[in-house]
Amino acid sequence: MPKAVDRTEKRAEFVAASWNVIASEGLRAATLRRVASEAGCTTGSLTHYFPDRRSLLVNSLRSAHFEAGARMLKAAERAPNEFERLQAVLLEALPLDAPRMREWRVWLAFWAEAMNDPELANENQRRYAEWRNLLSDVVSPLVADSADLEPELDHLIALVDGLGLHLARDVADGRVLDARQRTCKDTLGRVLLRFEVAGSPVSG
Amino acid sequence: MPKAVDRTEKRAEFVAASWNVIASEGLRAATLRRVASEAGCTTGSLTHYFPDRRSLLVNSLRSAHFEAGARMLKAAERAPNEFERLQAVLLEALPLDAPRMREWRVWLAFWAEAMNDPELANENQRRYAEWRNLLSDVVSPLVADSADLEPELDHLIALVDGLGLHLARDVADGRVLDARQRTCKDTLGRVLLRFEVAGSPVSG
DNA sequence: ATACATTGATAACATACGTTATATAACAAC
DNA sequence: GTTGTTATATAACGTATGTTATCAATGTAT
Repeated sequence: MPKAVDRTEKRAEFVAASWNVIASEGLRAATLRRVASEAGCTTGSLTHYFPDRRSLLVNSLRSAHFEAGARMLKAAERAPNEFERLQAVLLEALPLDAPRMREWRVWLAFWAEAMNDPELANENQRRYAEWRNLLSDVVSPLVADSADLEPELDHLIALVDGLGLHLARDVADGRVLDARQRTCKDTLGRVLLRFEVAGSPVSG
Repeated sequence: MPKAVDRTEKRAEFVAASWNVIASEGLRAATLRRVASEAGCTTGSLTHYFPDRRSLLVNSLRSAHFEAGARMLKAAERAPNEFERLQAVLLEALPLDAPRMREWRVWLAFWAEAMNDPELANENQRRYAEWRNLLSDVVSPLVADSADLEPELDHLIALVDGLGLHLARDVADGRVLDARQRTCKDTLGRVLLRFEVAGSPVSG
């Protein structure tokens, strides 16, 4: 009897629209009217798929996490050996092209909001745990002393977040600076040197 | 003829009030009415010292930067030798007590906003340059090859930002977890090991 | 003591928001 | 073709915001 519409896909369209708005104009600009207009609809349609604004935004963050997770896994699978796998995963985590930059801008916007929103904070912590687990699997074969694993993870995660933060935050005009990108890769490369000789890692 | 009021101090009071609101409730909660109420006044008074909301917020961010800078300098002066100076400065940069946590929460809120606000982005870049200069002075005596200085700075800055980000973002209830703090210090300590033997630093 | 500029409170204003309600259009089922 | 349910658009409502205007209080300078 009803009109045939794939609700899941329709929701995904609105989520994608909210990404675009958040990444390019910020979270506070992601109003129902603005997101609906970005999706080519009106608020009347949008509110039929999301009960309220919070629901849309939480789904948006979750979806961004899911997309990034899938990318990480793919990057890990492609690598020919353990060291290059670590390198590939960490490089994949950084905002080194437009889609990943968009992701980081969305995350950064949500992190600020999560400081005063337990639901968003929870969503972030879940994603963080998954990311740490994935990284643990990749780093684990490269450290001889298992006692070094957790500290190495803390180090690498903080490093990636710091580097990504700078790349994402310090481009007001939306363009990524090549020099910045190269510096990021170099920094990462220097830290990864101690993993290069697999089986005899140096911790420190 | 007019009433005698120290305009500079009055402005500072409003700025301090805005810190409190931003740190505890977020930037979007920092409305003129809320900030004025936090300062024990009304918007009528507030608007006599700041022409508009933007002006208040930019001053607030700038003031937070200034306060942090002063703290860094003091921490650097206290240290007895070069290695401990680096250690002290980096530790001082992290949100390891309530006042510094408040600063980080304010910064994180502004970073998200700066992505779409050139004026705030500029303010951040200026602060970043100063922070890098200060750190450069502290790290410089500890690296033998001057070619290693800039990469080490990139590494340390990213590390501090990543660690601070986690501490500031992942405390929804406002309390700092001791375990998290210890992990942070440990991570920093491990990285600083290579600077400990001054004069024979290892880069990588 | 009086004048008067500044402080600060109150309130109005236009705007934009999330939300909710209502009306129209579309389309599958019978 | 008629019916009935869903999708979507339009619009109204209440609220909160930044801004601006107005008015009373304050206290120094004359």
